[in-house]
Amino acid sequence: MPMAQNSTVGLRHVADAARVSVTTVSRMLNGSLELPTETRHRIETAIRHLGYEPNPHARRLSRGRSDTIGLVVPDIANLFFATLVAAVEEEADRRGLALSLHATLNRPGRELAYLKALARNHVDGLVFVTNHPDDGELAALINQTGKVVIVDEDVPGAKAPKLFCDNEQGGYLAGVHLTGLGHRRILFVGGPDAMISARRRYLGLVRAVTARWSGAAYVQRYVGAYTVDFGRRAGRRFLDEGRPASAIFASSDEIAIGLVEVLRSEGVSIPAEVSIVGFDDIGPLHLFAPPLTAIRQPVRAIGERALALLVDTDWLHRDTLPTEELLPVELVVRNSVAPPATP
Amino acid sequence: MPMAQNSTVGLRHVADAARVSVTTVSRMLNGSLELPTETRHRIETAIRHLGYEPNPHARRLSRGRSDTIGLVVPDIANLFFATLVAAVEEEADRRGLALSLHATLNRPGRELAYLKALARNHVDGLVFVTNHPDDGELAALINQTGKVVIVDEDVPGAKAPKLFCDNEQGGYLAGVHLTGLGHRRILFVGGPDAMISARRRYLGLVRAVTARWSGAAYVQRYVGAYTVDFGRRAGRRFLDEGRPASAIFASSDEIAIGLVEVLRSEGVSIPAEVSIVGFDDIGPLHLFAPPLTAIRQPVRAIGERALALLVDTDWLHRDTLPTEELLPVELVVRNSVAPPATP
DNA sequence: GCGGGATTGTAAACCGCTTTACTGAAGCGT
DNA sequence: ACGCTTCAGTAAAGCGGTTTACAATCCCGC
Repeated sequence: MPMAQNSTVGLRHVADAARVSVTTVSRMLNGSLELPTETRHRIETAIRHLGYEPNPHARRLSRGRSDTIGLVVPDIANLFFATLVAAVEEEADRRGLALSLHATLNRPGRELAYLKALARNHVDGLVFVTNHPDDGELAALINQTGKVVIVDEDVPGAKAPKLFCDNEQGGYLAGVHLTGLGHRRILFVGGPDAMISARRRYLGLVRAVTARWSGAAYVQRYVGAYTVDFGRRAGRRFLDEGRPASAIFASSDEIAIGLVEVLRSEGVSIPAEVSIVGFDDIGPLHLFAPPLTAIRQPVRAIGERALALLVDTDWLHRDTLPTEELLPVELVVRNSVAPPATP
Repeated sequence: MPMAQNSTVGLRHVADAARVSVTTVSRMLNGSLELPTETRHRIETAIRHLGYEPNPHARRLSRGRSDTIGLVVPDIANLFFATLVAAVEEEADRRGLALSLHATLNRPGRELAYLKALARNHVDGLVFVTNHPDDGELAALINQTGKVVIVDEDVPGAKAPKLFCDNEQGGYLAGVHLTGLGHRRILFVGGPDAMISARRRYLGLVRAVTARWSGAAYVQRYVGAYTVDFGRRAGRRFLDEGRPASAIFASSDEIAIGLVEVLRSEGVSIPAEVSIVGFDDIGPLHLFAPPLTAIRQPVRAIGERALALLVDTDWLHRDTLPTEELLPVELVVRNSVAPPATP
């Protein structure tokens, strides 16, 4: 009767069956003991015979760690974060770690709650992705929590390894591309300065524009969130204000989608009347009308690296923590950018 | 000094500080004891003062459950599954449950491994999503595992609650739409008959076509996987075979994307030369060129319902388990369908 | 002023595994 | 034959809670 009753097949039963002590079995399983072939065989047989599976809860309690890492993201139903989650999960799995997933969905206090609940006890480490400015609470909590890697968006003041894409370079590449084609009036649609991604992308853009036109150009800015909805609002505002630019740099795919949606529905031709560059380049942008030119983030690489950072960092010496790592972006040229109608 | 040293603030310390026994604190926390205001206040103060957080591992071991549910999906970096994950996570969070996430990525044996490892001990239940036919192993394992809800794609023979969208109705709606516009030669691009989604969608399509044209019509079928790549291959085959249909029913967004990609790049006009209906309708299909008509799956509803099933099912009476539940689909009309050029 | 039911609280077993400290016995050199 | 080092294996103390089975106290009515 090789089938174990689901209820309780403990180390105990195995030990009895193999006529050794619990300790012996445990140590054999954990590699800290070499048994003579005969004994080990007896134990192995017993295990197979009883269908023994160690109880992870007991093991975790005993070992004081969970072989589980936590992942906090703003929203899973968003291809950018989903891809990030996928990459982290894969890498975690590769290392035999489980993944506890949590979405904050912009519910205020949620991030704090997860940090408290998770970080204190429950998981061996945390990959933390936020998407809005912090008033300092997050940073404080992270600092006294330990084993947190901050990804994609900064939490200023947090003393932890940080991993971003090269936002400034992304802005710069977009700027070079646009100005190279003759654009001088460019609209940046993105997040507020308090967010590192927004600030740096904008700075990169401005650097490129200034380098090309030194002063004789004009970069405007609509500040909001990385959402389709903000993209739509920006699109309408752009139209309402009489199209103050010949090109738009949308700081996320979402924004670009909203923007395109409105512009198309108002009959504005892209790129003939206005050029658009997106950021992220995760979805099937190449099938859009028109296919969207965008800065591509190395999302999978970010996810993988995040886990590596979490696992490989030497957390004992908090002072020597690596602070910030940037992963390269690239410009993917499609058909949403053309020279301006009136240069 | 209200800050607890990260190491060990146990129930013990709280009890000592409040000058009661460990039991009392525990019972108060778990609601099974009404304390006089004075005592309770003392305890609460101690907890706050020490910054006590219960150790989840100990609690889980003690209670014999984890307040965690497992979710196994084929691939997280896919908007369909990502949305499903998001919905499940949200619903789990709402009920105070954590989520342990695992992707199989078509690695064979992975599903089995997760079922074994997770289901036996580690989580309180499992939401299981597969995307390929089963040879019977999965079903067997699920049957002796308990507390598994099967979602989106069937595992034939598994005795568990099952939750799908109304695939047959989806095929039917697509068929009605297409035939209503005059199409008689229709190509179905989807999965093999062994998969319930493919079989039922195809059946629904055929039902609609037969009802309309009774015999004087022609439904062909390309069988493959739900991937962009298969969509591309199907597109090329369609062209190679001299366009054997005036309309294509693509059984997933992915397939539709691959299809559109190839057709567009070969200069085939959609919908003038060939009409396309997709399935799932998760991504920004409305921005495609042309905006894609598709059958929409209620993905979020599926995710939420899956968790509800898992939690609310009475698992003690395995015999009376609900077997199959269907959630309604709807047709979203955009611009990828037109009457055939040569009816 | 006493039996008896609440009310408040406690001691101790237990959850299942890990790990430290220790023992009995065998192997070995001399 | 003796001391010394492995080798093979064990008992028992945690890990940090939950929970059962009791005990002490108090408030009653009679």
